[in-house]
Amino acid sequence: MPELPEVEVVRAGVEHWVSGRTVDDVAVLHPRSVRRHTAGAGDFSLRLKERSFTAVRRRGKYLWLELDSGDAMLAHLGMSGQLLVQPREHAAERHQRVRIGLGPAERELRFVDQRTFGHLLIGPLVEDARGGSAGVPAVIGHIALDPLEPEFDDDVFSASLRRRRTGIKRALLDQSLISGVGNIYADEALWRARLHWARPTAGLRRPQVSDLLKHLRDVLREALSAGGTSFDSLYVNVNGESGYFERGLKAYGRAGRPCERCGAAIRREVFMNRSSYSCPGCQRAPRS
DNA sequence: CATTAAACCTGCGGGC
DNA sequence: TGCCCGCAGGTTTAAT
Repeated sequence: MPELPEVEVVRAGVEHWVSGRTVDDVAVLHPRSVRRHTAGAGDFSLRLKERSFTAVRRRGKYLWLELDSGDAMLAHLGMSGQLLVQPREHAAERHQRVRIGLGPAERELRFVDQRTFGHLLIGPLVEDARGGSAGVPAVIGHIALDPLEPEFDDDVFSASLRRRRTGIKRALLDQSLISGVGNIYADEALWRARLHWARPTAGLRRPQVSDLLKHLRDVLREALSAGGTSFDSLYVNVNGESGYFERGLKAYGRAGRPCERCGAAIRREVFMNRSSYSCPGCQRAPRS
């Protein structure tokens, strides 16, 4: 569900509530939510207990809470994950999976996840092989820099992109090439750049890649300013509030409605077992 | 190595 | 009313 803007909204909210707090209670209510913490739920809890949160960082769609132990709690929201900060006495959400008490405040951090594609794990921070100044969780070493990180290098990205023998949307969704982009913002950036999702990456010119990156950064920042995109109650910030960028979408979810640029009806096509929305008038399909 | 399809889950809305 | 189908913001794993 959540892509870079939504995860950044969550990160900022989590940072506000957990910084300087000490964990006084942990409850893992569903083992699947910590399945990637290979040492098990008991070890997960043990590594959090009595530890304090020192910072909250993000790369792409991953966020992590640094601990004073040198470890970090990594979180990925998957398709339906939420991190909520609630008063301890607040009723349990239907799909509550993990609960973390924040001492001495009378609040707790809750991981709620309907589809359980998301996960939490505790692991060590290591030097960032991709050039960032801060440490990153060892298990996300395969995740590329995201386009809003200052170290993201447009030239390196352009060269990597053109070495690929695939289509542009598949490449944008590949988190080892560029991170943070999902189905919504890939379609929105491609609409803005007037590129069809199947356009071969190998044939793109450097200026086209630059233009695409500009539009991608624009749409990500605009969505962030609007609090993210919420189609329903599945994406909310830590206070349970929806974002309102849905009104800013030009292609995603607009099948049959007129393109705001040329008036042609936006089309929906199934690609990679998911929907792709584009304008037949201004995003021409490649030959073959 | 690069690339792509399948699997992992729950819930909702539409058609019959 | 109930059942079946398709669909949903994603990633990992396995197969080609």
